[in-house]
Amino acid sequence: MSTVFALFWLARSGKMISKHLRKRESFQLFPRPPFHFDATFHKPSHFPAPITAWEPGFYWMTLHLGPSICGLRIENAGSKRKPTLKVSVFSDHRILHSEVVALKTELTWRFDLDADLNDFEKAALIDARFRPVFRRWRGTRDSWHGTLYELLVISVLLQNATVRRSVQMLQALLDAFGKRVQFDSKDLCVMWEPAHMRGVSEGDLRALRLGYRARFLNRLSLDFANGTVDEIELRTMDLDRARKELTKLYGVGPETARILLYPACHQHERLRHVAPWQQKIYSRIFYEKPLVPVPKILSDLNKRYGTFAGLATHYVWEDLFWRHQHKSIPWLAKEIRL
DNA sequence: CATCAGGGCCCTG
DNA sequence: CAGGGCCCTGAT
Repeated sequence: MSTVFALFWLARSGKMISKHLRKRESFQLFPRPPFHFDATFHKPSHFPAPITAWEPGFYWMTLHLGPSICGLRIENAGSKRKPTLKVSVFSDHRILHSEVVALKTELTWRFDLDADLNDFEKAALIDARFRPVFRRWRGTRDSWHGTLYELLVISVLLQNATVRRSVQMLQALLDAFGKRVQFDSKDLCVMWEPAHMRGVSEGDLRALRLGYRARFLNRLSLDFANGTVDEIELRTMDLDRARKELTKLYGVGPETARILLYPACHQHERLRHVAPWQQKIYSRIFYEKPLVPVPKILSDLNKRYGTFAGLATHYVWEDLFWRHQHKSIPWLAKEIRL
């Protein structure tokens, strides 16, 4: 392999610049029990992005902390009675006390550590059929490690594409606009911030083979950079209001709004929308039939689980993917179509 | 080789 | 409010 080609390849795969971060700080967080560490941090149904890493009892992620970037290692350091997270902060500079406070608040929000699951437990445990599932994953939160913008990027890449293509598009974007960091023996990417996309045209994005999503990403990034979207304010809205606000965004329809909503608001709610591929999977797991009409699925699940329907289906859904990850489920493999 | 659909959404009539 | 068109890819 020629050097020039090697360099080109390294640059293409984003391996060129990798910043090393040192451990600077650590603190603890105390999730409200019950708490399930692994299922809260690791979502088997999500496609793997080189931004986070997981092993049983450990989770690594990168994020922007003010103007700088940092890496986190989160360890399961508690007991059933007193769930505890030990968080280590890796950075290229000293971490201020105010930054620790901000991190605590943000992590508590993103992973919904204060969630009160009592009413959900009551509803879930009288469900004879899925009780084992709810029991197995007891204490799991529906969560997303990143910002609203970051999830929006992912969901736009998912639109009308197979997972493989979504992965390719994300990799191309990370190579072009992300950064690489090494910390705690992990080598991960940090996503770009919306403002970094100011000088990037729709054509530039098309060159990365985003197709028509290039326009969405371009406009969405500008909206976020210009403060058109206020993530913090969205968190305080009720779900209907938040859904309405999100759907106003260019490129955000019912399905993308659904993906964003829980991380945006962390309120438990009924199901409102089932996408075609979810319809197939729900039909299989809840009815053992190939295709049940969406209105029936919605009314049945909402009747059964009430305002916790969103969370209940999350448990059943991730349980399915978890089992699939350990022992391939052929019909599911076919639906996912990597 | 051509055709098609895929974890949607926008725009038009 | 239904339906065509959109970028690209891998499957058929």
